[in-house]
Amino acid sequence: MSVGFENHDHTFCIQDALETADTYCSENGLQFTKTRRRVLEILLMQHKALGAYDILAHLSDEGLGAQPPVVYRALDFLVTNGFAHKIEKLNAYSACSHPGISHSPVFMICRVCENIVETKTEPLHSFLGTTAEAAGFSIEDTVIEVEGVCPSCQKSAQI
Amino acid sequence: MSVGFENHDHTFCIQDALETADTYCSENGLQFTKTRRRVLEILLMQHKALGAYDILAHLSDEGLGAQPPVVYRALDFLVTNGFAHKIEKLNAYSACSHPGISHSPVFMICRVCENIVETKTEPLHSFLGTTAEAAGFSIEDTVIEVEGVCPSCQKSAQI
DNA sequence: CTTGTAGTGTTATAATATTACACATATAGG
DNA sequence: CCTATATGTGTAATATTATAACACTACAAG
Ligand SMILES: [Zn+2]
Ligand SMILES: [Zn+2]
Ligand SMILES: [Zn+2]
Ligand SMILES: [Zn+2]
Repeated sequence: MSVGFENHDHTFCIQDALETADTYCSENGLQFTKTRRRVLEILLMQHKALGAYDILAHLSDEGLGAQPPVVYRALDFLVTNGFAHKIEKLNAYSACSHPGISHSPVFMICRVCENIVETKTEPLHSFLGTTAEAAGFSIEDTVIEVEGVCPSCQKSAQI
Repeated sequence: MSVGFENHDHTFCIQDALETADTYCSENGLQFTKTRRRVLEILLMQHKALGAYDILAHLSDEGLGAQPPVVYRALDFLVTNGFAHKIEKLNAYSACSHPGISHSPVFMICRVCENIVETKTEPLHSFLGTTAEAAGFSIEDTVIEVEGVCPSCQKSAQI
């Protein structure tokens, strides 16, 4: 499980995520169709966010559909079932790094290399929970995204 | 200073924000032009977020311009100078509740009445700071938005 | 088989945002 | 005051992101 920007064997990320999705779908009677799986694979290729139309370009190259609804439907499935997230700040989509675990994601987005690290929080147990409780507000969904510069890019900049 | 969804004399919010903007602009050699001021006034009318094209409709009615760049330029000015924020989750814009104070906003968005409460945090002193420090990530900008149901709408739902 | 549910293909369109360029206005220095 | 420069405006065109609508297909339950 990745907790930061350090290097890692990314093939594990991909394998884990696909297996988790396979298992989850078969256990819950969900159809993990060709297009849905392929979109997840495309997102899993790197820890970056991809725009819907970038993904669509891949699909189109592969003969899996060329119209926006194709990709938006697949993304909707993946996001709804927790296999991917929308990065609101970028209007882009990223594979989930903790699939199968109910969580509120926190994203650190490097504006230089565009890599994204997803960590997680329990909003109710953080300052958000305290603030919301004080205001009598019931939390249903959270968007927590931090933009900045990752360690590697900070080092590169010092040269 | 509003800290929650309770009722308040909203004319103070408007007056304060406009005065703060006036002062800040004259002190910093910024031109608080007619359109910029009017866009801020429109945003200040309620504690909700407005889409750029909703604002543009107001401006257009008032003869202040009918093309998208008119409103996007004004919004860019207001956001850059801290008088308004973009709500990423909604692709919409909201007047700042703490103008003149450097801060990282936290938004609570009621999905029923669409009211928004802006509170603030010091990201470096919260769990975000801890997480980022652990990852060696330097924070430049934060997006923290919480969607849910505000106290009034929770009460209404119980009837 | 029939019927309902979920998924797909396709066209069109909506909603959000930016580029580019000509023109106008403000401000600062001489 | 006059001019140079920076800043702001008007407008047309276009880019980017996302959804609506509807006909069709696949599949499973009864
Ligand atoms: Zn990885
Ligand atoms: Zn996740
Ligand atoms: Zn108010
Ligand atoms: Zn603010």
